[in-house]
Amino acid sequence: MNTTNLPVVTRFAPSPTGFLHIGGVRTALFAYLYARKHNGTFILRIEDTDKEREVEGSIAHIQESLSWLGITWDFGPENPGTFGSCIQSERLPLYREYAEKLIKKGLAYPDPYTALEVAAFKEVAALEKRPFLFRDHRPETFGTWDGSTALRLKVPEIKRYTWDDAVRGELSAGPEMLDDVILIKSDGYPTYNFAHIIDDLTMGVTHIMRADEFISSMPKFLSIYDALEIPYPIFVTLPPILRDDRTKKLGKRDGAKDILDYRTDGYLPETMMNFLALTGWNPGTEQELFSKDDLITAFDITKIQRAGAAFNEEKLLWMNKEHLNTFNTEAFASYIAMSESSHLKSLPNFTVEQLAKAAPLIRERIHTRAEFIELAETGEYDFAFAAPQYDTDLLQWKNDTSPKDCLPRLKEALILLQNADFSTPDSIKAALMPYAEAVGKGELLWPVRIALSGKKQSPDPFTIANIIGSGETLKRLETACDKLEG
RNA sequence: GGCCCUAUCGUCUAACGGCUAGGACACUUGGUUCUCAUCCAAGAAAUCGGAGUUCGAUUCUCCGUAGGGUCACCA
Repeated sequence: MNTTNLPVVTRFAPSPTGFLHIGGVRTALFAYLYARKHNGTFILRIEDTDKEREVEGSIAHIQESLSWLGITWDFGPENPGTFGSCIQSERLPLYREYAEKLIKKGLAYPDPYTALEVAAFKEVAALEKRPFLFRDHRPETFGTWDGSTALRLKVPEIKRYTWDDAVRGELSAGPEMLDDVILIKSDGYPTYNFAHIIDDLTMGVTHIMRADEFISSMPKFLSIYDALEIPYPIFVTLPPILRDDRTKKLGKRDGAKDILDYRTDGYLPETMMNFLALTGWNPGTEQELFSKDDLITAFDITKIQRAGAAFNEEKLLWMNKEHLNTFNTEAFASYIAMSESSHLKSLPNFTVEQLAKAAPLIRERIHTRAEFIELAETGEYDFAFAAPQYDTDLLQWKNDTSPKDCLPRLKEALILLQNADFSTPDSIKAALMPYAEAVGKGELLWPVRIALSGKKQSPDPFTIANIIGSGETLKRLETACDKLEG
């Protein structure tokens, strides 16, 4: 049996044990893209069968993360449709129903041992340096299961399993990976091994996307499919995401960040979706910048990579700038305005309007909002909002001149700008350039720029003048003249 | 340790068994520019090692090496 011709159904099935990191989001994204590409269905299912590890508020946090990225689901915790529920803890009778089927077939049995006894078996196995397999201790006759003990699978056939993976091709694993796994725990909750298979079956899931850490568990899963006599879905193994130094798989313990931390740092959801799509997949063309629609169109399972991908933060920065470049001035200004103003000591009372004017000089200098905050705190943008403080020595363009030499230049600039058109940087440039060319560009432009910015290194004077306006520009030039004369 | 997966510039990657191994990030140099940033152009930079199959191997096979994963009443 195969599921190739059925309408595509994919799912993302996180456990609510905390935040979502990039690995989890990437898995969600691939499942989402594939479903959308084929006009299929994408389900968000919560796998909360381990009450010990559950973290309060995780479900809402996960949903917020996906929503931020623009990943939408057709069925989920609050809209389960005909599934009844997309939360596993609310589907317990279903798992029990399938468990009963297996018991009837003689393919499931209650675990007759105490935890202590099993621990002892393991110890002996370790001492004898052989792998522990529960099936070596399988009782000869099965008792009746009253639900107070764990229910185990009786592996239908001990054999080497070979299966097809849409990314990796033919995979196989030996019988040493097969065991009488627990289906239902003694607390009444199913294990992941069992629950996900029942859910995928009853939800009609056609493609299972998951990271390659599950490859070694495949024989266990397949033996359950076989015991239930149900068809396999299509397995799509995603490559691991490695740490920046490539030494280890990226996990929560190794500094993998909450995806929402990237939002705080000023990464755009478009950037994250674009970048995550490219970690472990590429279209085989030279295109690197994608919108969501581009991705849905281009996404293709056969182009998913096999090798692990390191998460390259430098390239992520570059990509964020690229996406930021598609913003118009207003959009960029409100993006910047989302900075917490308490962090911006040097920019008191800035408004979106002011930021919108300053946007041209801000946007070319930053990759993220976090960088804006950093630069703003060091005073990088002060001149855009208030008259600068500076030493008059700074006004001199060359070492062999005196600061006072530039006084006539500033006075002339003052006259030229008196009635100049301040509507664009270019119109201001037009007013100054003929004179600048005549006396030497640096001779005029350097002191004018210093008068406006107070900084050795800054954006050009025309842009600054345009941002601060005619009145403020003339005022700063007068101040510079006063300083030199005084 | 057993089993499994993976291996191309520093990094992310492309290349039905067939051009000079392509692109991007980062880097270096040059250009534009009064300065910085931006922008533009150029440059340097890779097939893990060894066998085999083949007219021909980055690509297929085997061995080795390295990295990763997994061996739960976690998912």
